Amino acid sequence: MKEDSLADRAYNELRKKILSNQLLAGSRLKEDEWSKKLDVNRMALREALTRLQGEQLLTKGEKGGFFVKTFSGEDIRDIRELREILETGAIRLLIEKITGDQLTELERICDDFTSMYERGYFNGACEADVKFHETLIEYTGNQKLINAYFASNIPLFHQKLGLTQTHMDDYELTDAEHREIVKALRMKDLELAENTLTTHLVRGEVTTLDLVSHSFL
Amino acid sequence: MKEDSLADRAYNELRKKILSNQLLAGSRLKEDEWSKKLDVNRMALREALTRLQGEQLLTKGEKGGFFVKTFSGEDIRDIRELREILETGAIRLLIEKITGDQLTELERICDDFTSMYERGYFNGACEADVKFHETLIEYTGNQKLINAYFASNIPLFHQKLGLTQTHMDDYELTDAEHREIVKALRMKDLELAENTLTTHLVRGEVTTLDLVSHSFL
DNA sequence: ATACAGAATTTTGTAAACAAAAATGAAAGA
DNA sequence: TCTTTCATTTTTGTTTACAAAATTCTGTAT
Repeated sequence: MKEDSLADRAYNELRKKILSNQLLAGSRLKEDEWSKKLDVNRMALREALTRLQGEQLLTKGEKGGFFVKTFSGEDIRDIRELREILETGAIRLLIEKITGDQLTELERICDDFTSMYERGYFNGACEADVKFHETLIEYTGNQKLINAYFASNIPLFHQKLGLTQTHMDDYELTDAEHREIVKALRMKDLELAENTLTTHLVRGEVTTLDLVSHSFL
Repeated sequence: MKEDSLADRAYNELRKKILSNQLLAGSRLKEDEWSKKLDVNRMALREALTRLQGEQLLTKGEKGGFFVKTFSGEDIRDIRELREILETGAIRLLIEKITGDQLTELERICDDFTSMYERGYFNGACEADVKFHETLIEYTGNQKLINAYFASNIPLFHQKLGLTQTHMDDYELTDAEHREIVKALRMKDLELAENTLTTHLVRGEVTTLDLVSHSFL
């Protein structure tokens, strides 16, 4: 493992905390307080905060200071729309150039998903779900697209919310849809692949919004 | 005008320099040197560099230090693909919900483009070109999409290269295609709008790659 | 002339200190 | 009791200083 600078350490730890919802949305991150908590000097923390601001995870108050961004229902809709745009875009790129090996690998991820949710490892299944979508993006080989996808925090947002999903039928539908997408890619059926992905994501948004409206608002 | 912090000033100035190609790609940005050039202290500059690294405009060397990222031919192709994905995605969102006022505004931008290139204001026309595409994205109202578009540096990259385009027929084609897209949106003809945009962007990439292969490689 | 060792310099990473702005709270007056 | 004002404390923005790492330079031996 390569050793990071203090600023990198602070960045990674804070990022993890934000995305796993351990920090109250809207709360202020005081430099002195957090530099002590994370055991780095204030300048290193400042660099970390600046980076996180660039990634839209923090905002700067009018009169200075860094604040944790809040996620609204509108954000969830926006993220779903962006996901749909980026992932269907990925599918259009992939439909011609995806290789047999890559299709096999996607199927392997589907199998992982199946076996984990069957054995009750729901967090693991959720990870496999995230991985499926990330892998689609990565197989395009388009680094700018990959950046855009990860910079939008789609994967981690997905994961964060996934932890609260408990319905079995949801998992089974997810599984079936993933496999349908792979099958469509294998048959080079663009329309089927796009449509399946779209309904897959829309369904995800509905259950997510449902959860949000019950727990947060 | 609101006053920025020193770090913000340094960030904006450096960003502008990078995107207008005033900095040699691959060159190292020494903290002391640039803090003096931009007349800010080294810590403020450091924050600026960190932010630019987050935006993928700079990279960190193995043994420390910040370097200007290089743009390869592959990057240009990747950016064009991402543009196509984001902008056709925007059109799919817009086709239903775009308002009459917004369509009129898009036509006004087309008119600006026409009148400027007819009078020989090519930089102005180029700005109008950028604005047309940015406006399409903004009218979706999807803040995440807008972020992704601007974070990918598509607009400025476009502008940077646009300055070298001099062919009259290119401008006329661009103009015609912009107007065709607006017309298709007005008629809610999704397929026509998407296809026109796609050919529009592909044509742009061809001339860009042509320019790059002649001047940079 | 070239390659190498080690010194000298530069450059970055980290820490501490200072100043200015903002938030807090307490005392005085209505 | 409530409000206003002013002093105190906190917090951030900026500057400086120092130490560690990397780079460059130089002199020497082959």
